Amino acid sequence: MMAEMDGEEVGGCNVPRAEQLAASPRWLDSGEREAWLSLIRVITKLPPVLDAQLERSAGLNFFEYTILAMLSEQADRSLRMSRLAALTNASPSRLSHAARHLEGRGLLVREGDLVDGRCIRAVLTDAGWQALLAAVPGHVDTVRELVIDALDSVQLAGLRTANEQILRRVDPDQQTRPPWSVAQEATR
Amino acid sequence: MMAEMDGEEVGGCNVPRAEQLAASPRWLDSGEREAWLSLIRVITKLPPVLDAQLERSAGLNFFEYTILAMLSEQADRSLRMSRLAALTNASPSRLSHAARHLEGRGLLVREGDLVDGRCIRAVLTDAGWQALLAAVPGHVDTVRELVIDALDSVQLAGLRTANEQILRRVDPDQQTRPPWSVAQEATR
DNA sequence: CACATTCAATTGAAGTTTCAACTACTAGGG
DNA sequence: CCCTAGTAGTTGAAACTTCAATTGAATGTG
Repeated sequence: MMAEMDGEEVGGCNVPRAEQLAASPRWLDSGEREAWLSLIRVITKLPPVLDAQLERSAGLNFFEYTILAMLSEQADRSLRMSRLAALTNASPSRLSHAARHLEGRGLLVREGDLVDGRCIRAVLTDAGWQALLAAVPGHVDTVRELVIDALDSVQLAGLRTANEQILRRVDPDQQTRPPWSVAQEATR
Repeated sequence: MMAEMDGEEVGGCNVPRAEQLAASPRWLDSGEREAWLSLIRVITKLPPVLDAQLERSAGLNFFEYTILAMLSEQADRSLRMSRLAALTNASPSRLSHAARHLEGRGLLVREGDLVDGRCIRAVLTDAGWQALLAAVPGHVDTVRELVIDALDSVQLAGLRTANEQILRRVDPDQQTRPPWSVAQEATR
């Protein structure tokens, strides 16, 4: 982007502080630009496809699916809302709205936590379990087809490494990723 | 768009057929899962950070910024709406709403195309140019800091390769790239 | 030339996400 | 105890995106 824009114009127009003049006007070279654009394109194009497949086949969007999947991995099929929000990369508010919706459909219930009165536990219902089971195969197929099987093992490892490096900058706090939450899949 | 759901209906999940049982229940091994989760995490966490930086420093979200940036790259600072939608990875509807908003702020204008009466050209105004110039340095800094500088050249190349492979599956049609897909459209 | 078809773009409504304000509970002193 | 600060979660409104329907123009066919 903005290939023909040169430093003087850019710096002069806004707030030409010394440090900016030194560092900011660096745009991206063509390789960097292609890498950046490919990332942006994946970010904008992949989620709608995942959503569409899940919506068609199971009446869930990707976020709702993820909520059910995270709950299903727990031994007691339940999680505190705040923990569930972290696991699904969602804001408390976003999760709260989605949980209300899912509860209305009978796929989960929310109940007070006995240990800490501030907390609320989301619990997967049998209907929620069944809905998830129905959704998993098609979703997994889609993920494999669009991502996993599109890459050889070296490329896949490279993707993971790069994304983890990016996340270290984007989301420095949540480096403490719940290792125990990455439990095995309980789909049967 | 993609070839999931091999059988007739998606209800195939509820009514497991032999072929599905053979292929679908394959979940992801731990390496695949980590790669997949890292991608999901980048997809959900990076855009809000880009939006927040642009919003704070320039009153634009990333999509609006991209619209202005794409227009700025054209010699006449203008593009047809449909082409602009393709370049920004947006639906016609989404672009139309955003363009109305940007036009209201005086950052672009829309005018009828003389060649094809169905088309409308979005044209960057001087104010839009200035707004973009003001936004670029901070945005570039952010992109570098979060992505480009987080990776060495090998990792960056790996990210690009992997994302391009994924896009080949997610978005098989739009293999054509911005500057040259004009020909594809014109020949129709 | 009329006709159906396709294409470009917009619109309003419905659905989703974000934002800021708010309730309820816990914990840590004094 | 009470007071303060901090945490968990919800809520309604605003902002944004999607969806389906619509308009108007170009194209192709008989």
